[in-house]
Amino acid sequence: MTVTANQLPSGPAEGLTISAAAVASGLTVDTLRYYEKEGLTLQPPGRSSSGQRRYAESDVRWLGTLVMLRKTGMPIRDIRRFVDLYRIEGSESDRLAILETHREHVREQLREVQTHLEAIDRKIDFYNAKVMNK
Amino acid sequence: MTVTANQLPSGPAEGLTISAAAVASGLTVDTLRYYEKEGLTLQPPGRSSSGQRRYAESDVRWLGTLVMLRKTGMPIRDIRRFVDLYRIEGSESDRLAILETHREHVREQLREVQTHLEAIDRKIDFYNAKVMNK
DNA sequence: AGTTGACCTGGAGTGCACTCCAGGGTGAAT
DNA sequence: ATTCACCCTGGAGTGCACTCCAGGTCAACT
Repeated sequence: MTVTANQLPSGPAEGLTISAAAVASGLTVDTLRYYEKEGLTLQPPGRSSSGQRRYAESDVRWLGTLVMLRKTGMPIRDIRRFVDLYRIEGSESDRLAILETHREHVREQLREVQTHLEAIDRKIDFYNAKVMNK
Repeated sequence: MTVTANQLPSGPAEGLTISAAAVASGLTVDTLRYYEKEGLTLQPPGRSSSGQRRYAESDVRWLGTLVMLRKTGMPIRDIRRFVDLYRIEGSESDRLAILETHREHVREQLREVQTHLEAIDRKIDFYNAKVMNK
């Protein structure tokens, strides 16, 4: 998998190819196209003169945010709603509200996983004791 | 949804009905039956004289463990493997190994979510600043 | 001129974890 | 005797998030 820089003469067609963007974001090319289809891009990436996607730095940064939101369990549907707000002037406080709600979910999630982790620890201790006096 | 105690005369048919077990575990009756079908029970719950499931205290305790494993992201397939080991004499160290591997996954997950949470905090700060000087 | 490799599209397929449904049984209450 | 709430089974259906595929374009290399 060779990731060579795009060096077409076309001016506005700079940026990473889809496969390079995939490597940069930790997603697959299929997922990248899927997210775009689903409207999760702030704006679709530019295209080279031959119609290939070219990801600008800002696109890649947004992909990072996307990955972060997904990994913390935000459904695609909700991300789309968030993205849609970007197209609305003065929607900052709405976006803020979505983020704050999500933050609460993540915090709750964190607390729960911490509790579960302790339960796992206890179970492991139990097995350690059991295995030891064999 | 009335949850009345079972008072059939049959001796070994004590325990919670499936709906009571659902309430106790936080799962649905469908999920309870599904888990049983999938072989996630240490042993299937007893049955009343008319063939209805009766969950003993130990069954309900195991359901708690099941919920904990699922909520920390252990796939059903892996839980089944773990449960299968319960039927094998002297498999304690194998079960221990599975739990320790899972614990590492959960810890990793926790670290990642903590990192993401900080990213969310930063984004929120950014919006707060933006919304404030409007 | 032909081959190669990366890219394109629309749409079908997959895996997972449930969730729902039809058709039927049982025991208590009216 | 019928109504009701709850239970049963096997199997179909759902929602989500990808993932894969066929058939095609394009630019670069041999």
